[in-house]
Amino acid sequence: MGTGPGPARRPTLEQVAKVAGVSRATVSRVVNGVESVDPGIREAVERAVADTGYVPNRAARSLVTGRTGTIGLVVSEPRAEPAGGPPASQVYADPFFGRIVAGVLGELAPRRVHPLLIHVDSAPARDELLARLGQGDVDGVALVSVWPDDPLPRLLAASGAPAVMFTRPGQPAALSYVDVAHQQGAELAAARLIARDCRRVVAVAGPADLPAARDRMDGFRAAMGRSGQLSVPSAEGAFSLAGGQQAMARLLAGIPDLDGVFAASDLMAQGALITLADHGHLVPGDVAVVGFDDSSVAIACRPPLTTIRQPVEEMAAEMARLLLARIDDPDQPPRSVIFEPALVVRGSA
Amino acid sequence: MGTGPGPARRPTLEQVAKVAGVSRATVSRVVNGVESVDPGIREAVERAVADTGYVPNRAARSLVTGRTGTIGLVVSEPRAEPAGGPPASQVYADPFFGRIVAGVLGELAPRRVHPLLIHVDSAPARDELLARLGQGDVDGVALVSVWPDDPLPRLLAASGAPAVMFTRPGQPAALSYVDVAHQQGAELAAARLIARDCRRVVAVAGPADLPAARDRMDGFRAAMGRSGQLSVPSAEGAFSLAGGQQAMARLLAGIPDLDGVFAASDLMAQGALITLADHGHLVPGDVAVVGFDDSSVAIACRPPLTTIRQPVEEMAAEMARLLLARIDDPDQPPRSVIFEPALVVRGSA
DNA sequence: GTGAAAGCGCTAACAT
DNA sequence: ATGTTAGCGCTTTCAC
Repeated sequence: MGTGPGPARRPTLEQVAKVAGVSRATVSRVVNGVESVDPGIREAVERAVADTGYVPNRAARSLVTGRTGTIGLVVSEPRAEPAGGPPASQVYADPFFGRIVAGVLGELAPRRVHPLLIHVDSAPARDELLARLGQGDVDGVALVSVWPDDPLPRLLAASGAPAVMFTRPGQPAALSYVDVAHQQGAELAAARLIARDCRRVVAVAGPADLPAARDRMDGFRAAMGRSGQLSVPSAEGAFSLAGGQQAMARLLAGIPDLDGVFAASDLMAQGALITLADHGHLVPGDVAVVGFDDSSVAIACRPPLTTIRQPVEEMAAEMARLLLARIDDPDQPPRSVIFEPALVVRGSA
Repeated sequence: MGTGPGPARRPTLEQVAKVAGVSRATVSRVVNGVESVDPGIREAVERAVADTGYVPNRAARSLVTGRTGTIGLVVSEPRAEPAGGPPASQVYADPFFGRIVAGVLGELAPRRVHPLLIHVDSAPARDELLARLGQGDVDGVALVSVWPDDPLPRLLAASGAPAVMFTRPGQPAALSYVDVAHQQGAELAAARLIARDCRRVVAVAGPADLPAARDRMDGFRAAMGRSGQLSVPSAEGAFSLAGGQQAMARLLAGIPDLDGVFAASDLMAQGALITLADHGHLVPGDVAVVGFDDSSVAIACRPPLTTIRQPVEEMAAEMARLLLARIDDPDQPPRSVIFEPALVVRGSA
């Protein structure tokens, strides 16, 4: 058939109304599923819609409703290079990001709302986001921040616009968020190491300024303390393979006969595994290793990583639900949902 | 200060005009950077804009301009579970996805256009996308398809709307796309293996229905043939760790003394490495392994993976540029940009 | 160079 | 239950 020649502008409500022999308002009602429409008329309109291939214009609709059916999925991080550089960051390469996207999408897609990907790495970008939000360009914001001192959570809270976070904000802010019980997860890791009779346990810690990293260490230390190992030597590193490698190397230098390792992330655990192997230590024979996350790298490790599972997809889905609820009723108070971690036993401990 | 009490509706052009003592049209001109405005007036308007905190309403603007400043970043894949299930797929977990996002974002952000994430896994979802596109809800589409028989490329091409793809479409379609020279990359891999004096080389192939996988195999076979090894035993698997493991196991069963492996992706190479280690083969001593992609897993492998680098971020950036160009001038003919792969030597070969 | 006025396509009172 | 009407906030001729 084809769309016919020329510019072929899309049919409007007006045209459909003409074809169906009714008013614009009636077509609008049918399209929006308003009940009080005569079945006969409704059918006629539906036919006209089908015949004309009518599709509502979102811009026009949101101009009047003030809703867009779009939320902002915001990734906030401090700008790496002081000079504005084009390629975006490391964050997107982290398997975490994909899992969050998948979880959010799963919840959003059925409701026909789509996330607008927004990268914020500077004050102007922050202002633009706030502007878009204030002006109704997106209905709300789901924030993933990898920056402990990020001012964005508070700014969002202050703006009063619907906003939720993945992970507790670095600085307290009146925002809903989802998170995992980090301490509890760390306790599971400690219990596993203890059950394996490890006596000289160390920790490969994440950046101390990240709440998640701190919580994991606190929980781990507390649990080890309760079991008799009052001091847990630790080395800090970035949440990355290299970070894990280096921290592990430092630990090994000080305590050559260590026999248990808790790493604050799977990526770090993978790095630790590599360093251990390089130094001739057998895992789990000589030393047991427990990670955190249960990310995709866990099964790629040799041996496969025993780790603490974080239900990222479910958490992201819940974050989406919290946001949607907040959009429907903006006066709802902030709410946080904390998920339970679980021990996943594989080969490394 | 605060925004004041109550609903606090955003200021409109009208209000700014009143404050500046000019007409809406003039404010509009200033806001849109039209040259022909008296410097004095312009300054007054700019002050008024700043004072009122005016931000243009996108919906209103795009209602009249027909532009949204938004593109669709579409991930298309066949629905995994026949029954509509909530959580989205595997695709997002692949490091590839994040790299594409980073590349696209890097190009788009400076131009203040943001990608709307759209997941398409069914005919209705496809229809909705086409509808949104036709009606101008997004200015164009960047498509990442992981489905050889995907009808979407052709539908997009037929719709006439601006659309570009990452990777050549599975079935020919009049669409711009970016890709890497798969065959050339495979030749690089072959050359490396040959240079290392491998005599019994095998291939861990990706799904034969994917053009990329096929191209890589074709290129590899051709290059090996030119060097004297006329037949290259191969085993097919999914583009995943498990796929690589299994394919490698099958190969090893048939040819226990193989001494060179070309894997069609880094993830598969990682799997192959695991299987080789399990069978007691030393890499690169007993057998040399070359991967493809240079993804983040390459450096996590033991030994680190020698691989063929695919400049994914740059490719994604170019895809974004192609799309933007096409949006600016819809009559441009489709164009493809093929990137050069490069050999990255690490420990595995 | 600037303003007046006409819509873009839609929804939501209000009237009928 | 349906139609009429008045905008939502903006850009864009068209006069001046």
